[in-house]
Amino acid sequence: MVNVHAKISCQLSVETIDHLALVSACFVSARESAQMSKIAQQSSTPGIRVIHTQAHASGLQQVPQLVPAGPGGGGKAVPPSKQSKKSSPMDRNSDEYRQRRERNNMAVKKSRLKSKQKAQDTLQRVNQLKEENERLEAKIKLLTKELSVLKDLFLEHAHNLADNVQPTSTENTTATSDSAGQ
Amino acid sequence: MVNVHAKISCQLSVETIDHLALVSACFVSARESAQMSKIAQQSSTPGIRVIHTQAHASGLQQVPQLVPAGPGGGGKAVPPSKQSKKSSPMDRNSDEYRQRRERNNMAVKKSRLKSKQKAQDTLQRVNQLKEENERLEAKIKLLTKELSVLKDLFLEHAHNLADNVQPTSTENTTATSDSAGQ
DNA sequence: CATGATTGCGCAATCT
DNA sequence: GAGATTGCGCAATCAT
Repeated sequence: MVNVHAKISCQLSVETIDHLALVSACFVSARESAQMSKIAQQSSTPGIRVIHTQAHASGLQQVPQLVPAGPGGGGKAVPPSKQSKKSSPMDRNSDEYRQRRERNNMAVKKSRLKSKQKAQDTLQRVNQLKEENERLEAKIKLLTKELSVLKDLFLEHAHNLADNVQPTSTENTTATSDSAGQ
Repeated sequence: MVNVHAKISCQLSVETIDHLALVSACFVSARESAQMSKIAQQSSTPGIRVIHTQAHASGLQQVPQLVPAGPGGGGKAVPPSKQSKKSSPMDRNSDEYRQRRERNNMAVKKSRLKSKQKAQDTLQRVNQLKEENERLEAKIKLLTKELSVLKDLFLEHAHNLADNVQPTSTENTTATSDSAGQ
C-alpha cells in the first residue's frame, strides 16, 4: 500500500494534493491531536493550514511527507516493504532534527550558490570562446588572403618563367605588389 | 473517519504515516482551533523566519503565518506582518488560493524546466564553440603550413630566377635571405 | 551508520 | 492581474 501512496504522490498533479491534504488531516487528528501545537492562522482567515516554524521550545511543527518517487522518472517501484526505515520518526521538534535541517539548509544554499557560479562561468566561457573564435576566424581570413596573394605571385612567376625564359625586366614589377591588402 | 484512519495507517508504512500525521496535524489544528505556537527562532537570525513548509510530493503543506491575530498577542517582531495587505488574507483553504498556488506551481515548474534547458543549451554551445575552435585552429595550422611552403617555393624560384638571369653571383647571395619563417 | 552535496518540489514575494 | 522568476526551506537521495 505504501506503494500506492508513493505512486500517487509522484503523479501528483495538482488536484491530488488537495485531496491528500484533507485525508491526512483526518488522520492526524485522529492520531494525536493532542500533541501539536499549532499555529493559528490569521485572525480573519478561516484558514486551515498551518505552519510550522520551528521551534524547539514550544511547538511542534509538522511537516508532510509523502514519499516521492525518484526524480528522473523512474520511479521506484516501491520498495518491497521497507517501512522500517527508521523506527524513530524524528520529531521535528527535536534539536537533533532542527540541527540537521539547518545544516542541510546551509548545504543547500552553498550548493545552489556553487551551481549558480558554475552557470555563470559557463556563460563566460561561451563569450570567451566566441571571442577566440572571432580571432581565429580573422586570422584565417588573413592567412587566406596572404596565401592567395602568394599563389598569384607564384603563378605569375611561373608564367613568366615559362613564357620567357629570359625576362629582361618585366617581372620585377609584379614582385612589388604583395602583402598589402587589408 | 476514524475507521478509515486506522485502516489506512495499518497499511501504510510507518514513516509515511508519520508524515501524514504531521501534515495533517497541521491542517487539523488549523482547522479546528488552532493555536499556535511559536516562533522561536534561533539565535543568530533574528529574522523570524517563518517558514512554510510544504508538503512534498503530495502537496500539502502548511504554511506559516504569523499573524498577530490576536488581540493581545501579538507583538512579535515579525516583519512587517501586514495582514492588511489585502483585505482578504487569502485563506489557504479557499479555492481561489489553491487554484493560484497550483497555477504558480506549474509556472515554477515550467520556469525551472526552461532554466535547466537553457543551461544545458549553454553547455552545448560551449562544446560547439570548442569544436569550432579546434576546427579553426586546424585550419590555421594548415594555412600556415601551406603558406610557408608556398613562400619557400617562391623564394626558391626567385632564387633560380635571380641565378639564371644573372649568373654573375656576387650580388645574388644577399637577396635570398629574407622572409621565410613565419 | 552519519554527513555533506544534490535535486525536485511547494510556498511566497517580486518582477514583468 | 496573470504568468515568470527567484530565494528559501523541506525531504529524498546520492556520494563519501
